Amino acid sequence: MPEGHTLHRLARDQQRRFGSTVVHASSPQGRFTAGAQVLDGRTLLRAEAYGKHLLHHYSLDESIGEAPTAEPGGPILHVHLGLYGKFAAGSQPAPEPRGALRLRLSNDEFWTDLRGATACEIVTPDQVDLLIARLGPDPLRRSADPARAFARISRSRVSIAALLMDQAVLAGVGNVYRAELLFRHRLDPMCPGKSVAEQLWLEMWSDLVTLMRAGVRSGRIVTTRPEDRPAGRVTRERSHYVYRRTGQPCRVCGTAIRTQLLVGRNLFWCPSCQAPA
DNA sequence: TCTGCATGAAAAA
DNA sequence: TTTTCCTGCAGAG
Repeated sequence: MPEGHTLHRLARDQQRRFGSTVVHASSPQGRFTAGAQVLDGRTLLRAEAYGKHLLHHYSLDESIGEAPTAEPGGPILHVHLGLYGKFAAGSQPAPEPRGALRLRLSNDEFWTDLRGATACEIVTPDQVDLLIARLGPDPLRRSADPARAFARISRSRVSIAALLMDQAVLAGVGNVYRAELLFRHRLDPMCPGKSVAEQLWLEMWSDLVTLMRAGVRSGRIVTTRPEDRPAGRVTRERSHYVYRRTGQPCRVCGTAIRTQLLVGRNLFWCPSCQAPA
């Protein structure tokens, strides 16, 4: 599920497998041929994630006359998975390319395939700056400032449920973390941002940092506390309080979980635990 | 095996 | 507001 934790996990894995190595790039599908040609033969200097965006910083290629500058100004690959995008990965030898394979990256040891992404493009450092400037703080980045998000939230009449999904307010949170975070703090999804107290917001942020870091480690979103879920294996269903549990009893109070379309996305909540103030 | 739904965001209309 | 990207999963049968 590509919420922020997925992208940070991918960045970490790709850094491990391809960082500081010369990378071969191709676009068997043909939709990214020109971009792949730009990257082919360069060294991956750094892979990082910002919210749901993945960035690869590549080396300058002096063999074609690119001169080192004060800035580390090699080409940058920008990927946004969107709803369907997916990376597959493995050790060499790589499988025969099949289907709509937008981008394949490989080195002597590993390969990784990108399909279905919303964005897969070469960008400049200036474009990266613009991208980051339009994103709110990302709980998975150390330098992130929760006050920057609160400045937006505390001024807004928009519902907290909508604000949490707005990448300009907060980067990396998607529909699952949104629903689960609201439940964990017993917050009415429809309450306006300006009614959220600063102390509560800071607690929510801190919780998000913990939950999302665990998500990076495990590769999945688990928000239920052990005491609130049935014993045994933590299946996907058991890992959430409200997400995709419409009509089922709340794990805390037993009330039927409700769902409603909000800004084009399904919102899940417990009308009792998260009753309006 | 088939069908519907799903994590997101940008472009098109 | 609708369409696009076009994958993978779960549940039904």
